[in-house]
Amino acid sequence: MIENPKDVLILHFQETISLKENEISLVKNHFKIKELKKKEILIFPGDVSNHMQFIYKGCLRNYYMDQEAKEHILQFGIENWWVNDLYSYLTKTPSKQFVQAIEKSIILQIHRDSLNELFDQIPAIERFFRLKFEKAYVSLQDRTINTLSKTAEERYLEFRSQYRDIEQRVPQYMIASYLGITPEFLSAMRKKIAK
Amino acid sequence: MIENPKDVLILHFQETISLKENEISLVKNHFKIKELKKKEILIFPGDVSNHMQFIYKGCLRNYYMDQEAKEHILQFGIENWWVNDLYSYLTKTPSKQFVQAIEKSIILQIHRDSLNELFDQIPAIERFFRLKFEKAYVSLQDRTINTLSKTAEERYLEFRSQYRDIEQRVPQYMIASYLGITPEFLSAMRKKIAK
DNA sequence: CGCGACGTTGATTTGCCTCAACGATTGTGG
DNA sequence: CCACAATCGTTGAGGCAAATCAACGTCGCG
Repeated sequence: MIENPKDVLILHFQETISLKENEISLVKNHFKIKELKKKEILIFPGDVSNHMQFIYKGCLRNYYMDQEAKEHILQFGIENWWVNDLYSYLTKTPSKQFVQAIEKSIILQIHRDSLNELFDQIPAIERFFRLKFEKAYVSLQDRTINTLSKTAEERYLEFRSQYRDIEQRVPQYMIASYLGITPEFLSAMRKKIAK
Repeated sequence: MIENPKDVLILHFQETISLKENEISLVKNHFKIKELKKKEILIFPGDVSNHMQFIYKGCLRNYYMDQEAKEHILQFGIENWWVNDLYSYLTKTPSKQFVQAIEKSIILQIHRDSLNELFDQIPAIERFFRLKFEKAYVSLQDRTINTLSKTAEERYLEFRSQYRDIEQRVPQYMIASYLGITPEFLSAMRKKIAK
């Protein structure tokens, strides 16, 4: 039996909430499949994010470019994660960030209007997304605390133990960017850690 | 005419939403006034935050204490701000933070259950808090980006221009804590900036 | 008055950056 | 299928930003 993106999505929902048969087909009908080439950009600064997106296959990143044109990665996403500029999506204001595919990827998208319809029809879906939002908030808060109170080495070791799967598939300089350090320094750190 | 805390709260709501007469008295009835002594702690780590709180008078801080017992201030709050550990409040899980009065303060509190009742009765109130949550999210995101991409001096100057009122009433070492630097370094920076 | 809380100063150390150069892969067009 | 260009990681020298530590001055307050 061939694995279907929308079935994976349903399984993902069902890890948190339960859905009846008719609700499952309702959900499936609201999502559209979209393919992204490697390096393809899904959201540009200035765009308003109007979709929530679930990663079926691939790897994406959300990053911000500062005045000196330096990139700062805010989040990675891989299979079964949601990626977005949540702030732009929630407030319908132009994003200041990029969302880009690091690898060839397949995502499932749902438009805001369509999602709001789903919320009316299936309260559990609303609950699911409320929980996602809360999780996004706390992980952002954890990052802020970590960045303020820990050394780069501590942050790296933590990242590594928490996201080994991500570490293994994205270039090292992107991990450096996520940690807020230079690739050179990350390289030196790794050498030291390896003893 | 003497200024009444609850009238101030109503005016605060009405900067964003509009309320009818009967709604105003409904809102007023749901909030309780609470006084805090200087240095009094409102939320301890381990507590679940069950109230939203509006600052009528005074100044509070929300901080986190790391393994080395160093404090890291996440947010300040003064008149007309809301303070909380939002994550604990939203998820009903134990907080990892402190919320403490820096000065003698007067706050208006509403319990989660009471607020949910209000949401049912007055949709505009729900909208008001949704906007607050979004703003909390984006300001957290801005902080993360700033901490990763700017020097301490840039962050200090930004803080100063954005929150001059706060800078003037909290001890300098707390501003250093907020910025993620030592009091000594902040002192040296200030000397340099003053030329 | 005396003490604790706060800010300042200077010397020293450390964490991390910048820049420049150089392999090692990977990808791509001819 | 090769040749060449990108892309990526590493190394090392030198420099700056910020921490640490210790000492001291000042002020408000019980």
